[in-house]
Amino acid sequence: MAKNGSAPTMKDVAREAGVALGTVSKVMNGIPVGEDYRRRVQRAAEKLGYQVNNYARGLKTNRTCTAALIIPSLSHPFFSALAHEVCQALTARGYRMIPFVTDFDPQAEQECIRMIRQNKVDGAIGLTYNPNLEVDPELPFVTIDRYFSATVPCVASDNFGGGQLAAEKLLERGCRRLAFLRTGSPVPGEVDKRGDGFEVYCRSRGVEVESLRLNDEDGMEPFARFLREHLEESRLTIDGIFCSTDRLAYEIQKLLEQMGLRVPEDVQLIGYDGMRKFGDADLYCSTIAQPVRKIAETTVDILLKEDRNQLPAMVCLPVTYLPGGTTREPPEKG
Amino acid sequence: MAKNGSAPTMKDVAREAGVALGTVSKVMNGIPVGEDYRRRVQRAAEKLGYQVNNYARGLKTNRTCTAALIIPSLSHPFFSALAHEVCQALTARGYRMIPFVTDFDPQAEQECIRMIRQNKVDGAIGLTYNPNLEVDPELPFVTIDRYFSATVPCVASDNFGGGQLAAEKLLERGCRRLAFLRTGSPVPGEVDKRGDGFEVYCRSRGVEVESLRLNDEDGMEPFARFLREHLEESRLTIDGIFCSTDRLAYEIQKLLEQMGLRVPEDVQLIGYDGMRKFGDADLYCSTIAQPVRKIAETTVDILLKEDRNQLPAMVCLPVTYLPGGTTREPPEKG
DNA sequence: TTGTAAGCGTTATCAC
DNA sequence: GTGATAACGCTTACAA
Repeated sequence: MAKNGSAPTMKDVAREAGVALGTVSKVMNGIPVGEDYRRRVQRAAEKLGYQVNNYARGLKTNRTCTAALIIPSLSHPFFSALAHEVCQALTARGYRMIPFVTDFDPQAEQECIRMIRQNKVDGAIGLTYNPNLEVDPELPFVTIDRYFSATVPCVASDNFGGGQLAAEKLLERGCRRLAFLRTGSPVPGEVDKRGDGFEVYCRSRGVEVESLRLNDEDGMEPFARFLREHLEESRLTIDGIFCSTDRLAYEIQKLLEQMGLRVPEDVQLIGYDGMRKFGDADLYCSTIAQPVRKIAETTVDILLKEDRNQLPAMVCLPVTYLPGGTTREPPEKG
Repeated sequence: MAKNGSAPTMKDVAREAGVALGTVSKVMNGIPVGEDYRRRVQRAAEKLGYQVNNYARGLKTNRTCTAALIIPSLSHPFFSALAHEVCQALTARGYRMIPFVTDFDPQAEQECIRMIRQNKVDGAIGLTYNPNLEVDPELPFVTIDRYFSATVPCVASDNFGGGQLAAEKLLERGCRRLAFLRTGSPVPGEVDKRGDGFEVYCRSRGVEVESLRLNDEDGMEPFARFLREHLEESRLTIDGIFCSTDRLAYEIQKLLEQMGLRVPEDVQLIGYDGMRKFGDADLYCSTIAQPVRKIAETTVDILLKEDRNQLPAMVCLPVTYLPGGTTREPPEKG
């Protein structure tokens, strides 16, 4: 038995198996050892219910098999989906995840960095909005959806391409006057590329496009005003809208319906993210879906890459268009 | 500076401050020490950017300030809301959270227990569906929504009371023939109390009530059949339905509308959970809302309670009714 | 191949 | 109040 109520140690296992301490360590780490010894150790470990003490191991090896995830929230759909996938990807690679939630507070984000240092994680993944976050250059760090510099790898969905795709789909479905509507963090970044791609595609086709790029703090009122201004004889002069997120598309749809306009008959709407009701039920709207799992896995792979010298500065992952009821789908896909 | 690239240790701080190692330790732990020494140590620590090594500390003290959360998923709305609140509650108390996601797999749940032992957490919170999970009796363990035994505290919303409340609200709103519909884990448990409370309330008022209690694996078809069977001359013989989750209410509403019935004009619907679209926007339906934050905080408080001798076996937290468009609300609240 | 022993960075127990 | 010193449980040279 273990010494006294507390968990058994390698010493206990060694005594039980009648081998030396080092031998037990080797067995636990898969280092070759005489078959006979291996069996003895395994039996003893099983009998005592022995588990390696990760804290002792971490202290010795300076590797903790733990990664931090800095994230604004665990309860918003996109963030929770990402946290879920990152957690799974890390688990599959023998790592644990410690989430640090920042609640969108730049100061909290910086504080996380401090806590992370104390927690001796092997790396960190950041979904942050602090434009001048200072991270320890020693710590492997990968960002999602936020480009810092060439030295910090960033993984994101192909926002620019997604914007183009949205424009393409709206035009295919008969729209002639388009608009891009944006909310989100005031920090200029990946989200804006969605609009850029959208506008570029429209212009290249000679299609009129307007943009209204706001921040979360501006609320919905400016959008309502924008829509009212485009109302002529109770018809909207715009017939296709691309919103920077599904959330915004949802709110815009409500606004439109309040104004007596029908979606998708009068106006077609495409969002971005690919969020689903209850996490896995229906889409909220037609959307450009982010490859959340792929983003998580790519991020984790980069984070855990052995050779930290040639890391990619930026990885863009392909998005897909998903019809969700706010666009008029052609009978035959074209 | 620290020795050589790697992080500074207490030794470095002691040398820098010109004090003994033990003194640094005391300062870092808030143990009284001469004011002059304290300042010297603090300055040295700041200068070197020193951070306590949690692994060394954990090894020594056997306390890790870490708790595990065993949860089926991080991406389903209810679970992610809970994970979010548990994380926040732990953080506020100086703890970190390590999530272990089980994907509803009983075997994975058992595997988590093993990993948790290895990770030397100070306690664990379980949202599990393995009816015979074996947890280390040494490990402080609290369950959410799942009663094991008197020795394992369980925190849940007042499911029975919530069922009664749902019945009360439907009757107040003019319903005369009610039904309770259930999906979820096949393990009988807290969820069933929702229906029990509902039925008890109805019976005590002499109101007719039917129940259809199924599991997730049964799918939606039995519910569709149930509804069709209650159709008489294209009117439903039931005018109020309580669903065991918001998710089910959402699906039932779709079914009803496919059948040409209007919600809430023809049938009123109440769900359970209080989930919101996009995590914080509109409700999906009228609902009995769980006090998610309160559940998380209560759970964490019990988990971290010093005196582990008189723990409550079961804590039920009060729920609230929230109108969400699937009930006919009276002009004046009454 | 196996056993031995020196730390990893802390905390805690003592003499001072 | 302060400062050596011995653990904590493990890994890893290195000696056997």
